[in-house]
Amino acid sequence: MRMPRVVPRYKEQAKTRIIDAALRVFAEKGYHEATIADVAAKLGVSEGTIYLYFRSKRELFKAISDVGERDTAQLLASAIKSEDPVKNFFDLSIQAYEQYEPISGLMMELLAEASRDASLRKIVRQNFDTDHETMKKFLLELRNRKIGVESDINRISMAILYLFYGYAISRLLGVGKSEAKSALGYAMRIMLEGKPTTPKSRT
Amino acid sequence: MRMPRVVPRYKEQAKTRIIDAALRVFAEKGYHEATIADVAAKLGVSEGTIYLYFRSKRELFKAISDVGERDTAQLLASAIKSEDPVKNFFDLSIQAYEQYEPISGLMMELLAEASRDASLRKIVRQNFDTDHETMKKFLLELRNRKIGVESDINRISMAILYLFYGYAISRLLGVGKSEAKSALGYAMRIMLEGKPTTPKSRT
Amino acid sequence: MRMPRVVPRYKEQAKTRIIDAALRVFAEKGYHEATIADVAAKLGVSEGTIYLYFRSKRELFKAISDVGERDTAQLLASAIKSEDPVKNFFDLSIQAYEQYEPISGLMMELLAEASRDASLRKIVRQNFDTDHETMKKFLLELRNRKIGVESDINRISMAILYLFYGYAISRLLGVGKSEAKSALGYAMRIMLEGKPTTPKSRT
Amino acid sequence: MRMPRVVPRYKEQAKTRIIDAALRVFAEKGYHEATIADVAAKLGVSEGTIYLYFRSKRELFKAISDVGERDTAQLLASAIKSEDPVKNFFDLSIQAYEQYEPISGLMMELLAEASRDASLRKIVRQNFDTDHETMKKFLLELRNRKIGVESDINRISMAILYLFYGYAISRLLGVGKSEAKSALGYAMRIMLEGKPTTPKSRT
DNA sequence: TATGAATGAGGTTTCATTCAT
DNA sequence: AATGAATGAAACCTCATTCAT
Repeated sequence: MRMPRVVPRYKEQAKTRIIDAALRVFAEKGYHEATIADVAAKLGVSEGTIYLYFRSKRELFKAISDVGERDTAQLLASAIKSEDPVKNFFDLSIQAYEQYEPISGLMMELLAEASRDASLRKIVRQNFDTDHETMKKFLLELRNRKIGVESDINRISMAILYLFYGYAISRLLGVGKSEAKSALGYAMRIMLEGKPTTPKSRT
Repeated sequence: MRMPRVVPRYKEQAKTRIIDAALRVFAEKGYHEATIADVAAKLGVSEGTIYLYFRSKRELFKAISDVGERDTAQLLASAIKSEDPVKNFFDLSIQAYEQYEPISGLMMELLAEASRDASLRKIVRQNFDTDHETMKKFLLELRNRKIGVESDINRISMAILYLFYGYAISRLLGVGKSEAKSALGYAMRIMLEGKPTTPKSRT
Repeated sequence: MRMPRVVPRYKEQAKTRIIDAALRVFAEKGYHEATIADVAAKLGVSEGTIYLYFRSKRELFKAISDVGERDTAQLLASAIKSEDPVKNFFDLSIQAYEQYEPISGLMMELLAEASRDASLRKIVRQNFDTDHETMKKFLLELRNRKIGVESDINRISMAILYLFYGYAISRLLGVGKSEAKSALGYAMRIMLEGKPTTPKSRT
Repeated sequence: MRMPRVVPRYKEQAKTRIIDAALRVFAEKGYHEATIADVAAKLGVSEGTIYLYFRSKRELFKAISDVGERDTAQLLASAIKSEDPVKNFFDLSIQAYEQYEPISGLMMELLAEASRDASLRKIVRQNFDTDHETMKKFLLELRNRKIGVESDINRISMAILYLFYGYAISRLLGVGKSEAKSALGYAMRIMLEGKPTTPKSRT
């Protein structure tokens, strides 16, 4: 009962497909709860096949971490390239993060593992740094266009990343999307343009 | 090699001690990597004993989550109670979070689990909400003292929580404490006092 | 469906029983072919139980090696203690080795593993050395009683051990017991008493 | 990365090459530890290719056993053909066995398997018998030349084989080559020439 | 209440073998 | 004839949980 070849031609394609399936399975069940059998089943492939491409479950996890996050950077970058930066930045960022919402649990798991596994931490940190760099470039561009951000770009950049992490967590905890988005947008505007001129509401 | 009874009299005391030990073990090894035997060993108690007080490993995990976070709220509250709020707020907050740094990995694990387990999510969410409330009260007090925060307290409060989560994550990823603290403090000042009057540095 | 305790009282007893069962199973199926499940089944115990007493299958193998061989030395020693040494030596030695005949295959496996695993080699070597020492003591006693062995005790001792190994191998290969015994006895007599006075047969 | 075809023309050649590679791999890693992939890699051939020439890993093992040992007999025979038999016998024998030292572990594995597998046992036994015959012929020749060996050729022959096996085992266990050789040579001289006239040393 | 030996389900991983290309 | 991706059966091992003492 042979299954269709996982790799029609390129080993890389096979890896990509496995990573893709694993991402879904891990996101759904959690890395620890999910089994290699789950991943294999999702792909319609035998368990042994996974091991043709990844040395271990953990290695697969790392591969996911790498690819998954790299995507983030790309999306962020593309968001920034938009014509009207200030206006688009928030929407596009939110949009970008939106697709990671289903895997936010997995991201937390990744961070948890990263806190104890140096090699994993290195991967995640690199993605963090890349995001940071991307963000800084964007802020620099904003400043060049005299749109704002007179202040410390390095710190503002990192703080915005912080906000995104916090946003993701609040969403994961069930905070309503509009409430979370509102807080995120509000804070980001302050970060970029200075203190708000007109407070929207008072609690 | 008899160890002293875990609970001489009060079941609650026993539970507390187990939770305490479990917190340490889980923080060190991670929830999934740590075993009940590890917890029992840390406490100098047999494995069976754990099950006298907690139905399952997961139940113990939930108990930790609850207690652990409640603590956070208390610390945040006490920080806020300090005399000179604005000045002390940041330092005290940092200080408060400092003690959670060793368990930041566990916190991520908790969030990961919370994303898939409604009952756990409820617990964590409650702590989040508590923190949020505490923060809002503090901001309100600030406003009453005319110290700033003219703006939307609800959103500012949540955004500050976001910043803390981001800060914890960046720290977990190995970002230097001074750099992370600097970004956090900078952003918080902006959030509380509006746009910075004098940018410290420009990148 | 609890099984009767493997360890009535002493952990050492449990280990001994497991080793005993493992010895039989390994001897019958071979170390590599035998499974932990086999050993557990032979003992009427669950697989997990084995791991309460031995870290791994290999560790169990080592334990067997140790105990198994130590026995050999004891038997050899007791054989030597007999009143009429020369007469009894051969018979007792054969007798001693007889009980190892069912596990001679396992002994070969042990030697095979020892050739590649230093820690195992150390164990087996120690047993070899012990046998060697025992043999030398015996030869020395013989000399003291003027029974023979004028010659180099060290080398004779080792050579006799060689003969035993060869004997075991020939038996394992299906050489008839009488033929093998005859060759062994004949050679031993020569080693101990010098060249034979009357050749038994000529081929 | 095409490798040259294993068998340009003669299936036997291909088999021989595979056997040769397998011998090396099995000797290095052990039969059970070595994988078919290892053998294929050593040969620069795909795994499937092995199965074109051997039905199974075990079949390959048997083939090795056969060839490997046949070699031994040849070497022994050639050693015996030398001009000055007595003098050269020992040296040549040692020399012959020397090349098997790297595979002595494998030989033990072979014996272990032979003890449980009749078909394998038959092969190894045949080699044993062949060696035995060769040895007897040599002894007979010695007697014809009045060089010694008045005694029972059959038993002496087998005993000498025993000694070699024991020698191989002692070497495998790490006994020094000079010590082992000394014991072997000493014993062989006794076997061939009767009791030693002048003991070298006394322990 | 406490113990800890025992369980046994289940997961990861390996690898001999097959077969479509 | 050769390939090597895929298979899938096993095996080792772990550990949460139970329960007789």
